Amino acid sequence: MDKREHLVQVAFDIFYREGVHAVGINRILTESGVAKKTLYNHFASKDELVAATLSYRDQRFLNWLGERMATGQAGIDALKAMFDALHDWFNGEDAGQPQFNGCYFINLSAEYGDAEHPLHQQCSAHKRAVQALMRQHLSAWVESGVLDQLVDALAILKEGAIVQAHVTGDKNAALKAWAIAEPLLQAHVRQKD
Amino acid sequence: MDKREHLVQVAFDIFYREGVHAVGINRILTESGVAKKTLYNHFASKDELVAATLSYRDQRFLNWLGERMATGQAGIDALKAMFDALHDWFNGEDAGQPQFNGCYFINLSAEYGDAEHPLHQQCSAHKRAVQALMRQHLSAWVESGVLDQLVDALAILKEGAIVQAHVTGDKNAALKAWAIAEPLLQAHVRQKD
DNA sequence: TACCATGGAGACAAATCTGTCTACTTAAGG
DNA sequence: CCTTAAGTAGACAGATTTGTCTCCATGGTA
Repeated sequence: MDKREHLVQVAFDIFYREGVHAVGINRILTESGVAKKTLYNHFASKDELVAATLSYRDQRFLNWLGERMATGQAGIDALKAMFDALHDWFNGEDAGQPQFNGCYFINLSAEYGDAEHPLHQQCSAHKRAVQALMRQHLSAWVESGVLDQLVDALAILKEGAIVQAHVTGDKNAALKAWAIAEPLLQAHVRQKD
Repeated sequence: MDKREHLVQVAFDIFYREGVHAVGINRILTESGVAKKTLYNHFASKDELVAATLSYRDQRFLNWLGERMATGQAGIDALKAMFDALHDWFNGEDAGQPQFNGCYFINLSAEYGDAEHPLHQQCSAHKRAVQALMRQHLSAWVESGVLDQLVDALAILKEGAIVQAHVTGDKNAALKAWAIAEPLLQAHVRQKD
């Protein structure tokens, strides 16, 4: 078994549920059954472990979302699939996602508020990657002149839904966001050549 | 001078910039020049001080937003004024707001993720209050059947804009959000009797 | 068999955390 | 003038923080 991978998984679970600053290294060690020596053998500091959990989550989330968007759907349907996926995540109906506790990257941006901080920038990079995924699914189906606008709009709606679901507990936020997004997209569907 | 008030102001400034768990009580004491005894004379614990900063920010933010929405505007224009206010906040162009570092309530919800936690619920209550303010400005101007939908939509757009501005640094997010919100509102303006 | 890398368990250092408590000062009001 | 309340300054306790280091066990490989 890969100790490093195990450590990252356990650390992510705990950091995601309870926050980074609220949890000490020792919690992760006892909960993972790994020795402190081993942790500091793989990571130079707690921050490096946190960075690893961000990479781990980044990869897993993009894979998950990519798959949910790709299942037989094309174009605008893929975007609907994205909001459906968010809905399932909020409501604990997708086994591929942990108990919903907001977005890990938004949460970490809150704890590392300084935009210059490496961890904050890692969060920013993740959001850009998700936007790239949306753009990729949209680019062939909408007029290219409005592509950037639509991706920005979808990003705002997606982040807003996540925050609403987490802070106010509105578990239908993803559906509400899609209700706004859909007509926006429909209005700019490219005429099929 | 009111020691309690001063303490809350300084604590809010620091907690907002750096996060709650990342800052110790002693930082607030030295930076405010107040004795530890005095702090614990006013507040039973750090959590109570945090709760006070939430109340303080809740009041200040609602006052600020309410004023920006009320200046001569009516109906839908008041909502445009809201997004303009957010834009100024993001870009440091409103002296009534601190250096933008995201939404204090979203940030605290990230640090206190458990929905049952009193501080989390205080954040949730703030968001409901802001929605009530939006509803109040809208209720006379749109068809009553779609009022709830519109308020939900505006809330999602507002939170989405804040998160985008903070995490990815897109300081124009408020304008983009308004570009989505405006046609939604226009479509449901009540016929003037 | 001998060697060496890896990890387990945890003591330890040095700093920092929250919260309590003592001793002293200051100011207001009867 | 005397009493009382409130604040200052900071020592202190006890827990917890990150990170280092030691000692020992285990397991694969030359």
